Amino acid sequence: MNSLARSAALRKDQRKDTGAAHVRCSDCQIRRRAVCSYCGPRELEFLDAIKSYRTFRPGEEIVAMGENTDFLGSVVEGCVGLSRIMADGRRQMVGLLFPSDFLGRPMRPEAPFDAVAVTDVKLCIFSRQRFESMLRETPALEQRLLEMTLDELDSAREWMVLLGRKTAKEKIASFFAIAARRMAAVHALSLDDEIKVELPLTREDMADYLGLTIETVSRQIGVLKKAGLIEMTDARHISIPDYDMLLEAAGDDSDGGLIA
Amino acid sequence: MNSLARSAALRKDQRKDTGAAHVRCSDCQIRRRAVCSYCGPRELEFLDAIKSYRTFRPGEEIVAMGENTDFLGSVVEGCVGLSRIMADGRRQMVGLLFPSDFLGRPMRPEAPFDAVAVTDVKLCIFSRQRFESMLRETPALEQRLLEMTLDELDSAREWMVLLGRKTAKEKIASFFAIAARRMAAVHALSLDDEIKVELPLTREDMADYLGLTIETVSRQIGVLKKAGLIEMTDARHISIPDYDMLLEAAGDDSDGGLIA
DNA sequence: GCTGCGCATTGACCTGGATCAACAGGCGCG
DNA sequence: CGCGCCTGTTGATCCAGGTCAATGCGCAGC
Repeated sequence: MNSLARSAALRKDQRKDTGAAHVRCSDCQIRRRAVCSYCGPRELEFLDAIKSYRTFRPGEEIVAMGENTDFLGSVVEGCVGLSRIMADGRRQMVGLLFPSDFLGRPMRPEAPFDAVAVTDVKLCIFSRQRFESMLRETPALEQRLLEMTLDELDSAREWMVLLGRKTAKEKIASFFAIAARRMAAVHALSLDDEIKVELPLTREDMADYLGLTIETVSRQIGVLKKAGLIEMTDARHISIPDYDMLLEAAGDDSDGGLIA
Repeated sequence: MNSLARSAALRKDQRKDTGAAHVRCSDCQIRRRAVCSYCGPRELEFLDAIKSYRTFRPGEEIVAMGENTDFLGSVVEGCVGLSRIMADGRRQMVGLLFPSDFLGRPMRPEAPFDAVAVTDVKLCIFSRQRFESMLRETPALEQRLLEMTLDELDSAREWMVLLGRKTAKEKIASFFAIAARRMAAVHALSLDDEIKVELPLTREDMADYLGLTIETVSRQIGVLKKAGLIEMTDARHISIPDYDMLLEAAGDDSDGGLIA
């Protein structure tokens, strides 16, 4: 089911800001990867008691840059974009968060970037105050957060290479390669098989993520298509017949680390 | 004294890899800002016992991407560049480390990027194994590392905006504005006064940091000079008569966060 | 002193990607 | 059903910044 269909299917009462049925932490789908993944039963119980859920529609603002935020949390479902808009309207996305990724800036209430729901989003949130004091007392939580932050930093730096030095074609190929890797990881597929990827982003979001314009995104996708590196059923669904060839077009020498 | 003069003045016995007079942690110049800054006397004593120093000449490689590193540590003196080189030689710097900044990737031995000494560099290092086990047992250390990593992540994302969306002129102006801020912070100067900055980087390093070519760097510096936003005595020394005007040229709306 | 080398500047030209503009397909809505 | 809106594609043109090339200039070595 794609995000648009899902969004259309949502009924109002499912969208209210606070609410959505309470899921026990032990049953949570992001249990093994989120910031809470090192917590023991007792700690989980406590988190369970203080957590709540919020949902957002595509395009809805989750936090605005500079705003004082009183919550922190994890993405449970959907995709969140972090971005900054310059005074004259130029926009750059600086991060994409997927289920289990952590959202918010611990130890500093002012949000350093805008956070916007790209698809329908469900967050598991904690009051900033409670989470931060728990962080201080709970090594399992702090250790996991440190690990995740270090990974994010590596990803951000990989992305700097893309933004600073790659051509438009390489940027698109890199983006698809990462999407494929993520897709393969989530569904436990092999990268040697043909991989089908659903793109959660509009062309505009892609352009803002890659430091390009929508026209260039469109044209370079066309180039990759003609070269046989990708196939498309519609604008939001690609499939990748040969992952290694795509990686080569991405300018990464085979292994090419890239985003977590 | 500039870095070149310093480098020339160095005698061989001062450059040997391990050594340099042992400085007690309590007397260390980066004591208040480094990863160890939250440590108490007992913890500091332990760190003191397991630390050692290493020095590097400008251009010397500190760690190579992919290499397994057995140490972690802090920059005590000088400037370290983190970068990645693509297969065809394109290079992008993804970070610049200054005194008190942390160097190395905890919890993962393979270095994700090259680290190269930009100037003469002095590092305070610990064996990875000992530091990581101490990290697990010492909340003061882990908390500070988390804080520093979160700051680095914010900086990296700010830099992504620069790389993805700013013009060459804005990139140069941003770089100078950051250099000025750092200089003002280190020497406790006001940004309202005229600030003199020594650039530790060559034009090539600047180009690699900003995602430009050396020619464009040179030309855009010329443009800023003609516009009266900066003054230069020689290629490595600029002074900034009006910080706010420079910020405006950088495309940041007044406050414009940017690198730590 | 001269020579060679590494860094920086400057000029002439070219091109990848931005900009401006037209158009096409899907979808909700009256 | 036709209309308007949103997203995406495609074409024509422009220009910021890259490329190629020449020159300057400070400094180490002889």
